[in-house]
Amino acid sequence: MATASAWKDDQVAATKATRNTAKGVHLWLLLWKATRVQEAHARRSVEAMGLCLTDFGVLEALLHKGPLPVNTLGKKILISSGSMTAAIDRLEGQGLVVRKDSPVDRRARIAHLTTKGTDLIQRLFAEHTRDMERAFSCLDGTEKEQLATLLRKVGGEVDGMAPLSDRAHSSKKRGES
Amino acid sequence: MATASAWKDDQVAATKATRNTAKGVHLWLLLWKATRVQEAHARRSVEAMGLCLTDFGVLEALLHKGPLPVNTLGKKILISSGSMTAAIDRLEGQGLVVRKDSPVDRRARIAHLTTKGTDLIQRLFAEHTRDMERAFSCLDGTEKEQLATLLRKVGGEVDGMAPLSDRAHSSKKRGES
DNA sequence: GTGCTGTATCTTGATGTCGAGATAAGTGGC
DNA sequence: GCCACTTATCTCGACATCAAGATACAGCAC
Repeated sequence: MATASAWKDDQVAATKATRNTAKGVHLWLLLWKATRVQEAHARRSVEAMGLCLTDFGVLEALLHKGPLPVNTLGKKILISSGSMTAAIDRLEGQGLVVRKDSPVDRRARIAHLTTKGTDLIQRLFAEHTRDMERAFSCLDGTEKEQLATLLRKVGGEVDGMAPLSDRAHSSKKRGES
Repeated sequence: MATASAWKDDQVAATKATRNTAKGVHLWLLLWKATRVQEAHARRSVEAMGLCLTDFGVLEALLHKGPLPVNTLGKKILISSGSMTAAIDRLEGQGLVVRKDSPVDRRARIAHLTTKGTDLIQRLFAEHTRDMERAFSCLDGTEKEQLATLLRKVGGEVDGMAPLSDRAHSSKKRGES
């Protein structure tokens, strides 16, 4: 069956009672599993080049947005500052990025793609694009559109979101919830 | 501005050209970020009880499906056998589950919830249900339905899927119970 | 029974991430 | 200039995951 079996019983129960109590968790489960499945895919192609998924995310962000401070990068791909340092260390060690001092903020280090890094991520990204195209080929155009819209809602204001940690003093100021 | 900014340029380009080349990667990014956001939520409530997300998954599966062999459990929640051993070790150490020998297969160890474990997961699950309900409250009933359907497609035959590793010799042969 | 192949679990080593704390530098008030 | 507060990055310890190999048992053929 196509259903996530862990929930079969609940699903049946929910259907019968037309309750939506279990809907949220159910969606979460589906979201998680779908991601795991695709993640395994993505990881395979990326690890063959000696990168992890995070590294790929970093390179990709640099490719499409240009040089960025380490911290900004971390917020984009939703990982903590500690992990960012490690990630940039890895990439710098492989000669794919370099850290340069910011001209306007002496605390900040700006990550730049090297030529080698640009080459790699461009190839990898093209390949990844094809892979993902295949991965989502089970959906037609309309469905993809729908899914994108729904995920955007669920993901919330992703772009402005703080990473997993370092959110103790998120600039929420005061007016919230 | 709700868009995942890393892709803004591609998105614009894709819209203009009505190409679907970038659609797949875009969806993958959205999927990943939405999951990360929700995962951070889920993790918080679970870690407060001294569990990680995997442990929660194990307990939940046991709660809703009854005692299961370690291996079966691993396939349900999509983690490797090595991680499963570690997970069960953790849970057993906390007195939440116990391993018992299988009456039909002397290789297998069956994980059972203890009373303490049952109590904990029931409370935790109820709480988690509420959290997830809130997390997905931005969607109405129809949208949830749509999302569930789409995710099921993307996740593929999740239920029958092998975990990330240990997939080298998946016995696809023929006789699948 | 013997041998062969596949399965279930555990062991070990490498790696990536988080979280908290440390250091350095920007910001604004006095 | 001096002060407190915030921000950017890094350091370090704890921990979860994976991958590959080891061990024990199952199931079948001969």
